[in-house]
Amino acid sequence: MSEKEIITAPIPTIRRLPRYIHLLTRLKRDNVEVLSTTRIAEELGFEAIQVRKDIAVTGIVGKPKKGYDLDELLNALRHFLNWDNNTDAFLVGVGALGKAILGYSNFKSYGLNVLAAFDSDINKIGTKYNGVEIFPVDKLDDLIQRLRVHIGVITVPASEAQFVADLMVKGGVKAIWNFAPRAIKVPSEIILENVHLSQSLAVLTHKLSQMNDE
Amino acid sequence: MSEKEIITAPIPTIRRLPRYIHLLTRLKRDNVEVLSTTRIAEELGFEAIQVRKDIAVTGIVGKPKKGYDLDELLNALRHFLNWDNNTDAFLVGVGALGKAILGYSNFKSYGLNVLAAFDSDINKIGTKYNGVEIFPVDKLDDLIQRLRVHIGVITVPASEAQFVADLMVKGGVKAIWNFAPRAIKVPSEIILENVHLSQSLAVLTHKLSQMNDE
DNA sequence: TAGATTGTTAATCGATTAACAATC
DNA sequence: TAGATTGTTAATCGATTAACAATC
Repeated sequence: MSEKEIITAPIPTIRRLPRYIHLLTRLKRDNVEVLSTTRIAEELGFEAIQVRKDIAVTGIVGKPKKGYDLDELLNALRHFLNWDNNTDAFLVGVGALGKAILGYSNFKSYGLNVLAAFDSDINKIGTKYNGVEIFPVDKLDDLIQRLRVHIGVITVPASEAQFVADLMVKGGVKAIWNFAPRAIKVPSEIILENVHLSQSLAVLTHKLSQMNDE
Repeated sequence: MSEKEIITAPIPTIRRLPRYIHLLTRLKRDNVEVLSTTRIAEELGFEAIQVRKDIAVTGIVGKPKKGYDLDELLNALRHFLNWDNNTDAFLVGVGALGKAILGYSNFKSYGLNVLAAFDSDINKIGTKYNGVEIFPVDKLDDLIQRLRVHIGVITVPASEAQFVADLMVKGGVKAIWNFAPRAIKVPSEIILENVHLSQSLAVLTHKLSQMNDE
């Protein structure tokens, strides 16, 4: 076959990559220039072989006996996640959750550029939070379309989540990052990532009850 | 061997259980009394066999041809996660993120009882947010010990996360739910669940960049 | 050179999916 | 009864871990 081979990294690997980026960013400040998977594994409590496999998905090559060039590895990791490009995003719902996300200024280094926020509360319209201006929700789909915004972040209450998602899809976003505690339905071509606190809490409470049983 | 067999559910299964609980809670309101895994799978977009396997971890039995008794299944699921018991928790860091979590009133139905919150900002001490009183952080470990609080929720900035975690461990919590964007270290007997937004964002941005490549 | 580390191929482990007898 | 559904055992799939030759 002549088509370019599609390399699909396992989702668990992709979820670990930010850990490496965080570590390398810190080590870079300490002027580390080369480091081995053994060292990375030690720092993060992983197995070296897993680190090696994870890094392999970026296609970067290291130097036997030495390890990887830190800058090169960091760039490769950030490129793999597209964190070396800024992608425009809109955030909808400037309540406590939305403010928490907007306040999370690290997003720039994660390649996310929150262009504007939206809310249905008339008192918030026209004000700014953390430098981001707040617009009325009924402008949402039109502005997504005109500014060709690719990512929509949903931080509204559960009851509004589907309504907002539909507006985002109508406007033409390619991906939705949903923080509302409600499952939403979107067409299959839209990338949907949910952050459901209950999933994480379930693991915690179940483990805790098992521990108490012993 | 005479010891009781230890049944360990897969983590992916545990993370799906809240979805079932949410669905059953909704269907209960519609007066549904019995339902099959086929139906559950349809509603959630899962495969029926997966639902059947997931439900099996609770040990509940259904009725061939009919399905499961809704109340019985709901109770079994909530019991499995220990969501039918209230576990006391302290939350530390009443910034935007902490307020978002405190505002998430669903926690009671998730078996979490946030007894008190803590902050280092002297202006917040003594005030309440969403009915939860705010105490100074230097009271944290003492109060954890005296009230035998089992869960600590960390919503402070990254730079304070390890300090707060250490205080929690000193006080004697059994589990930590960490929302700070920083890896923290705790003794191995402490249950640690991290909610790292960067993990979820990594999956989203990587998929998005792959889509753009096509 | 000797030995640490990479990169690749193989083995293992665990979760998901399939198959099917038992049941009402 | 016929057929839908459960519950269990087996097969498949995918991720992790192990093994080891190649390299500097």
